[in-house]
Amino acid sequence: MNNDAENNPQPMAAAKTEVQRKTLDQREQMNELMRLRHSAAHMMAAAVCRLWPEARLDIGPPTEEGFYYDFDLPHRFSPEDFPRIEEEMRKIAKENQVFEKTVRTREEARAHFVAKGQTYKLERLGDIPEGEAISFFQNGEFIDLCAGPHVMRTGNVKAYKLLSVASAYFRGNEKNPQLQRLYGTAFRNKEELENWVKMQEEAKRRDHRRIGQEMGLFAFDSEYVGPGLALWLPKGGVLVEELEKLAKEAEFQAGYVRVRTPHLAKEKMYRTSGHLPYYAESMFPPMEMLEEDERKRRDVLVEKRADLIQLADSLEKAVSPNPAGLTLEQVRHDIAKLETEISLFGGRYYLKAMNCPHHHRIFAAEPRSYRDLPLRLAEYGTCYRYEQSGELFGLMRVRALQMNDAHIYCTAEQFADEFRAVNEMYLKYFKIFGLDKYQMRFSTHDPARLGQKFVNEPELWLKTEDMVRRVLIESGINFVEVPNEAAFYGPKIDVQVWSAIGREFTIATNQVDFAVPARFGLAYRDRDNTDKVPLCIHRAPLGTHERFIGFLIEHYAGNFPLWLAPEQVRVLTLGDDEPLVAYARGVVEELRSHFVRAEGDYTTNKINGKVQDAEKARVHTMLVIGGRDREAGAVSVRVHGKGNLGARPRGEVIADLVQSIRERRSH
RNA sequence: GCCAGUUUAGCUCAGUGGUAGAGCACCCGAUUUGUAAUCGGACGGUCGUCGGUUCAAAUCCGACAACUGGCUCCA
Repeated sequence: MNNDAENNPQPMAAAKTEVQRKTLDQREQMNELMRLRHSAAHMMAAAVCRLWPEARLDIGPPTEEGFYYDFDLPHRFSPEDFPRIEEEMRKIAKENQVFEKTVRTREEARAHFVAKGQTYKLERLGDIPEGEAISFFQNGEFIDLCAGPHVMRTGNVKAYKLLSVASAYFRGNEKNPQLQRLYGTAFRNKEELENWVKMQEEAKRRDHRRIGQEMGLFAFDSEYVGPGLALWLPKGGVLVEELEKLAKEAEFQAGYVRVRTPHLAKEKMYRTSGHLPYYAESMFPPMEMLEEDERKRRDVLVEKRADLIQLADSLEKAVSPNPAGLTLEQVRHDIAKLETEISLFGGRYYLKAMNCPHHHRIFAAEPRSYRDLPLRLAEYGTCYRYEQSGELFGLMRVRALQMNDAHIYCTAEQFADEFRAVNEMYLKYFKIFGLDKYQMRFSTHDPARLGQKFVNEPELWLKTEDMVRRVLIESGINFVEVPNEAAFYGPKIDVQVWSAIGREFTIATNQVDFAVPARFGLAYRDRDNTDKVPLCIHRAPLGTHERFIGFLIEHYAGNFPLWLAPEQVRVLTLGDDEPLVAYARGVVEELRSHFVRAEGDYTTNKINGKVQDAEKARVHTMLVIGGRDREAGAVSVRVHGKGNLGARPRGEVIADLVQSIRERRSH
């Protein structure tokens, strides 16, 4: 698994503009709520301009959740400003201003913004293609470049609320200045707004960080272990183990073989794979094993290489005269020679950020025949990625992660079948977890630059993408195609899911790689007695333990199905009479003999209290045992969230529990 | 990494310059109970860390760290 970390701002910027234009087109069909929110954004901007006339404005669109507006001003917004701004908005609503549309010429618009010193607006003006109408909307004294549409009057905006202040780079580019973004939301009426606020609170209760804390699933110890390095507590460890068990069974049945690889590798590994130039920033810094003098000698070579790479760059662009009279080929040759010399030093190890290179070396460890293919190497590999501090987010973005990884080495003929089987595995998992809302993002090459930005195999790109597309359609999979977001070595499929609280996740990735195996010199001997390079499919249907479990926690709100529940059964006695406790212990032991995670609560506490404890701990099944049950050889079943289901024979209940676990039933 | 906010007991939170608090959890004792809180007691904090201002700092100022909301990036 891997990422395309290509550092090329140009196509990115173009892509962004594309997205923004799309939203402009969509404004034509903007529904009532969006119009309302868009108008609320204008009112908020108007309010801000009344309070801070020096504010420079960027844009303020509606969003799924509400709206925002970006400002540049010396005053730093804080939540303490919200009441003042809302008060001003209230006045604007009371004034019941009309939203009035006017069309201006480009020159008029430019003059308007120059006069007002609205530099961001001037840039936005430049985005509007020649020939397209330049429209303004005015309410009261506030006038804004805007395609609309709006509600009729400010008085129509009745229920709104400022939510947060954040920052955002102008045009989303980190090289641009940072603006202050005010987020708010608006609804048709107060009741809908209140409902939304309540739903936000519910979402907070489902947050995996909160439930993880409550249930004792995982912890972070930033002081001693480090930020972004999760500790799995015993109950969270159960989830990890259960997922691995599921993956191992599914992969065994699908013909995978399991391998194990170390957590680090020499620099040469990531130079060869091609990751280092793209990816070094998100890897932990290397461990130096060289002696001082060796290191110095190597650093000299490294410096020389850096100079040569720069020279090659300028030769390529032909921007500077060539002082030494060297050709590009000569320089490249020298770089390659230096690479070899540098790698001979060894002594520099990286924690692995991906498992593929290790698996490639396993492929290379033995001679391979076409009869060995497809070879499916699977491993729950642990990877380390030095994510920027601001990117860390609970279990969803961490620095140490365990991936449901596998690499399938196959021939071009086998590709479609293999790829189809991978998809089937995804669907199988979705069914087990009751995931009906998912979407696959099929990322393909940049149509304008086939074979330039990416690995230069135009025919292979088109052929593979076509195969992938065909299989996706045949399998009836819900997907969208996104050009220009492929990995550098092949097309990729990201699986997106939505948690119950509406948070979107890229939960898994699936990539086709027809480049890296060649870089490692991987080959198999074909029927015709020639060596051929295999294709490689990277796949990780269960993503990483961290993110997948983070998702599952929110998906189930911590109420896991029986097979996953950290504590599956708790036996509660009515009192601590000796014969009663002995019977209850017998039930726990019998359950454990079937590998059911069962605990007993034999204290003298009231049954209400014990039930409450178990419910709060989200124990899946509670078995209440009193004198009546013991005499009848029964247990009273209570299921978390479902209440008391009544007494049933002990053996029957245990058999049902075991069966539900074995089948991984989804409730 | 950038902008802003937050950091007080295991958890949730009060405490705006003058002797650190509550509820829950943990621990101890009593309670012998039929499906979401039985009663009582004890324990627990260098107020994120370091520095500064002050007679006096949880409280004001600064640096750093972590976390949160965003931006950028992403499994």
